[in-house]
Amino acid sequence: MSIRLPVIGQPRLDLEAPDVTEATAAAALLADRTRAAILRMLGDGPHCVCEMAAALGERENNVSNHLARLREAGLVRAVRHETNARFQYYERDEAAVAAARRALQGVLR
Amino acid sequence: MSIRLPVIGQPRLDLEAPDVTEATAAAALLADRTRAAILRMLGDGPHCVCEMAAALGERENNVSNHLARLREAGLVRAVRHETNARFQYYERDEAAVAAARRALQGVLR
DNA sequence: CCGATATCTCACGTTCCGCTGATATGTTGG
DNA sequence: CCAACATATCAGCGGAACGTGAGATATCGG
Repeated sequence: MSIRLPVIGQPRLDLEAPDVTEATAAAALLADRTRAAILRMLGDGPHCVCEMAAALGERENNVSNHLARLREAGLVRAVRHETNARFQYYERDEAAVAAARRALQGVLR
Repeated sequence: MSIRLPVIGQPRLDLEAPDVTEATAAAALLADRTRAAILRMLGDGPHCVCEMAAALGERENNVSNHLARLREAGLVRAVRHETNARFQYYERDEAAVAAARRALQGVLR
């Protein structure tokens, strides 16, 4: 059960820092309860702001704020409802979500 | 290319909030550049604090601070070097890392 | 034993982030 | 047309997080 430690007495200096910019950007978006829940709920299909706000017990402007963050990151898109244009329905951009998932897996793999 | 929007004019009220506590906890740890790079570097094997600090261009007490966060979360373990006990070698807890990966995938899946 | 090394801990200051409240825009229904 | 609704935007506030500096502990080399 013991790990294999280097036998050298001196630390390695050839170790180079990995590029984790994409992963940290994705993680920062997922680090908030509201945004993470939004992304999870949108995984089952599109939802409007008031639906998700009610489910989360959050104010609608707050949810709208978080959706703006996700939209700027390219993870979600907004589409007006066809018959009732008051509702903004949000859907995930599955390609962007997959890229975020790969970036996170690149760190935890 | 158009999404399938609900035909109903009223939003669904039966939508329930998913549990994302594990995912947000994991994401909060990955949201920092230093911690994410540490987890990535430890994926290739154990390293001591000074190695990673040098690779990242960060101070050793700062790296030690982030390692303490990861240790409290159970993602890494500390082991003293056998022949040179000055060095604290850190290794990943692969079971905990896998759990964090699954929690994040549960949101982005 | 003593100085250098490696790591840890923590208080402090600055910065960042999320929530709130107010306001604005657009839409539907009556 | 007007009131209610759905959403968006933003300044401001309070709290959390990050890096720093100082100090402590422990170990190795000479």
